[in-house]
Amino acid sequence: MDLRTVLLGFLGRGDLTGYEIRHLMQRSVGFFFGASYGSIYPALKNLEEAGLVRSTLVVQEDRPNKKVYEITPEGRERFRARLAEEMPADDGYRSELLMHLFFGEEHEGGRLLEMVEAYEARCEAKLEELHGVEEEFGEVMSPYQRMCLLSGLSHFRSRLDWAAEVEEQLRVLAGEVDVSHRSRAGSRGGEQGGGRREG
Amino acid sequence: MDLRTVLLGFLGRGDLTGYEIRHLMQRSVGFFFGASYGSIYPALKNLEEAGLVRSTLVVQEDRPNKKVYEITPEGRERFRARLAEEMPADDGYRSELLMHLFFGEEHEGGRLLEMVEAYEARCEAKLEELHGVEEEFGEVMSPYQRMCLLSGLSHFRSRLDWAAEVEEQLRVLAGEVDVSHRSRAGSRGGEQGGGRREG
DNA sequence: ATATCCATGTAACTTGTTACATGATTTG
DNA sequence: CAAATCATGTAACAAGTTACATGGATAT
Repeated sequence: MDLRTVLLGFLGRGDLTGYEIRHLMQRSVGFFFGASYGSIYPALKNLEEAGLVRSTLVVQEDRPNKKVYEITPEGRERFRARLAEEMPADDGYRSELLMHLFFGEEHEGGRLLEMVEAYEARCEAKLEELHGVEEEFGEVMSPYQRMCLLSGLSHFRSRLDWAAEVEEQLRVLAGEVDVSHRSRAGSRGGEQGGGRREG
Repeated sequence: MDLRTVLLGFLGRGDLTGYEIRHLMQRSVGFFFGASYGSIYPALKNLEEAGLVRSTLVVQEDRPNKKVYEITPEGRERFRARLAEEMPADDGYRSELLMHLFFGEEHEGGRLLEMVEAYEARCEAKLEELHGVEEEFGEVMSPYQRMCLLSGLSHFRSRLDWAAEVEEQLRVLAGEVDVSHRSRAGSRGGEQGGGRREG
């Protein structure tokens, strides 16, 4: 689904300025659909040229003037048509952390651990953000919106679980840890274990 | 991490052609880092111009000639330097299914359900693919690669769980289901319930 | 004083995908 | 006989980000 369709969707629920749309989107769909001003403003312009939305300039005195956008009947129709004809593309997922992890051996010292810890912190922040949204809007959200929120919550919880597991494994690999309950062993990989070696 | 760095990483583990790289990537890191020929070939060219890789043309008779790429010492150094200086960007996630779900009310009939079912099928396919990788390469994978694989497995399992929950909720919303064990009630929202209401 | 909020918009740039061009060989 | 595998490469196109330009009002 392209941005223009999304904008029609939002305007279908109320008149908004580009500025407001961006904030709304950030809070509501931000974790699975990003959009910057640099894409929103041109998209609105394009929609207006196509007659799918209309704008009204609202002059303000103590702050910049704004353009309030409103969907037209043709816009509504187009939105519904798009929803009906389109099948959603596969989710896109991209992770640089995983790429780093994949090349784990090439990293020095505690670098990976550092990355994973930062990752966990960010996941936690996202989770809190979503909980904030839940508290603030939970009552007025549609069941569909609640399902979306649930998706975010479950996604980040799952990421967090995975990261915790990875963190532990990394510590073990680094030899920082007494695995279960045996006394602390030497950290270097191969040959700790008695003295005698073959050859 | 940009594609050129990734290519250096792969070539750091063995000589490969562009064609082979693409397949390798698809199977190993494909679910979190995609790359098409249209990006791989130019990137390799670019790396060669920068002296970070070298290529040898291998003439073949029954199939097209190929260019085998090899990393140079400068390439290795650059790769390590990049790993050391770079912090991984936030994961990127984008979902059109969620966008459709967000606008749930605007959809007709069983459309959403259809989408969610297709989604589940794709998640299952991905899971099987990853299990296939596990079986085929599990023994020879590094612990780091195993952590990546674990990420994919846990991710798609989590998506699948969520989708199952959503599917159920959609059925309830559509009034298809007797919630728990009360007799089938009217599907329209507000007022079914016995008679007496508070006020 | 400094930063953030409000508010719109453009231009340069990055990054990638898709489709095309080519073509023998093998597999179904 | 059709399709996939092997193999490289380019060009057109799509889509978006970042940074810049502008500038008063309010909050710290």
